[in-house]
Parts: sequence; C-alpha cells; structure tokens
Amino acid sequence: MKLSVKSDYAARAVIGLAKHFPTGAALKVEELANESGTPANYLVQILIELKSRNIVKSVRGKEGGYLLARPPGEISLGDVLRCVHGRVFDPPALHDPHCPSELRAAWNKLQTALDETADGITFQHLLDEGADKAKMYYI
Amino acid sequence: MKLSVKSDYAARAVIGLAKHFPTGAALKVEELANESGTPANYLVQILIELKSRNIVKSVRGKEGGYLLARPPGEISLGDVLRCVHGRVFDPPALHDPHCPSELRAAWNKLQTALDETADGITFQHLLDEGADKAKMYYI
DNA sequence: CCCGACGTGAAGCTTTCTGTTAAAAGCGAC
DNA sequence: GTCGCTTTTAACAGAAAGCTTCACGTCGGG
Repeated sequence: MKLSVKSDYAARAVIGLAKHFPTGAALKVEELANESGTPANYLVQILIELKSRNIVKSVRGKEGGYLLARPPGEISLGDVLRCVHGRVFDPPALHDPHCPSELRAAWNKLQTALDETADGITFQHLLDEGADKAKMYYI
Repeated sequence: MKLSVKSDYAARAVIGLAKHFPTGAALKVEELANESGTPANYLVQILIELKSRNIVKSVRGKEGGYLLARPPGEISLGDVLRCVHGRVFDPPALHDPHCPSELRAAWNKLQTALDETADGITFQHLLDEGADKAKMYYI
C-alpha cells in the first residue's frame, strides 16, 4: 500500500512554511515549490486544500503568498494527512454487508493506531528534529 | 487514503478458511467466494498470492480446494496485508532526495505503528471476537 | 489601469485496481 | 489411459485514481 506523493508534498510544504513561520512573511508558491522540490502547479492545489482546513492562510497581491495559519506546534501530521486524503485508512468494508463485523473492528483498530501516531507528531517536533540533525553535522 | 478492496477480500478469505480450519477439509474457491461475498475470479488471484507466502495451501483435483497453511493463531493481519500489497504504508519519499530526513523519519514512525498493530492481530483473535459476538446474540 | 500574485477548473497522461476470460496442468476415479 | 474435477497461470480490458500541466479568472496594490 502506497502513501501518495500528494501527502508527501503537503507535508514538505508545511515544513517549508514552518521554517519561515518566525519571520511572519508570506512565501510565494514558486519559492516554496523550489525549496521543497515539488511541482509548483500541483502544489497550488494542495495549498488550497490546506487553506480550507485552516492549516495555512494566503495573502494576495504583490508581496503575497502563503503562511502558516497556526504555530507549528499546533499542526500535526495527522491534520495534514486527513486534509489531503479523506480519512487515513478508509476501510472499503464500510458499505459492504458481507464484511464480518470482527474484521471491521480490526480495520478500525488499524485506523486509530495510525491516527493517534500521526496526531502525536507536530511540525514543531519535525522542526526540532531537523535542527538537531543540523547541529550534529556542525559538531 | 484508501485501503484497497483486495486487502479486505484477502482478510475475509482467510477468516473463512480459519473457520473451517478445525475440520481439516479443503474448501473450494467457489464455496469460499460465496461464503465471504467476494468475486470468485478475483479471489483466485488473491489466494495464489497468499499461497506463495505460505499463508494458505492448496489441494488439486476432486475434493480439492484451499486450506490454511498454519493455525489461525500464527497468522496475523499484517502477514496478509503485506502479502497483498508490498509494504504497508510505502513512503513515496524513499527515492526522492528532496524529502527532508525528518519527514522520512515521521513516515517510518507511522509505518512501524501500523505494522505493529497489524502484527498484533491474529486470525485467532478475530475468530474469538466473532464467536463472542455470536454468543451475545444468543443471550 | 496594470502588474503580480493567488484561485479554480479542466484536460491529458500514466498507473493501479478490479474483474474477466481462456488455456494449461495436476489429481483421483473409472 | 481418459474423463471430470479442481487449481494454476497468463493475458486482457474497463474503471478509477493519481499526477501533472495549462489556461483563464480574481483580487490587491502601486
């Protein structure tokens, strides 16, 4: 089972915005695309979805662009994942009466495990990890 | 992110075989398909994959069919999932150098969470749950 | 007004998923 | 051996989803 590239792009974009969050300035789509190595035209669509979920916000006109709607500590990987796809781990069995209930329960167990893990990872954590990594190179 | 119907079918098939495991008799593909509500022609392909991973085994000829290769307690949902798809939660970032390492670590964390949960659920557990459910109706 | 940026929808392409079909091969019974 | 039953394997096709690009609409500021 493949995690879609879209989620990866979305997460990278939020990381990129999180790094610039302290400056308070908006980041243009193209800059963000270059920085995170994602196709700009696709990134736009993802950013719009992220905006509708109140994860990022946008500024129009010259000097416009995107910035985080909330501090990185209040945005979890689960938020981004659920924004990009619907639910993480959507069970196909929901609408199939042939699926035994015990199996349905098992799928739900997997889903909650995933959700809880993803919700436990905030982008502040990811920033800190990245900083630690950079420091280790410095030493 | 959608869990594929294939995994659902595979799990249902193994549950069906697990129920018949005590009898020691082989179950024909068509019987299994009827019982688990899966398209027989598609189920065949899934069963072959399950066989190659030593989850089920087959008997040819008249009175032939499929049966579990191991007792239900030794088969986990993770086994079936990994058989049907490659890895559960394959991160697309693996081959993309632009993906920051901290994000890669996060994807791995999600993957291991999922794997551990799925490996913790054996089909014996599922059978017991189903039996409990039946008993509750009985009361 | 005009430029530069976001916003939106649609189109094309590729890949994966799902399901079907048909032919090959093994096993047991007569 | 041959026949009927089953699994096995390969090939195929339609449907759906994912990815990407493009073109045009919209808004804000100089």
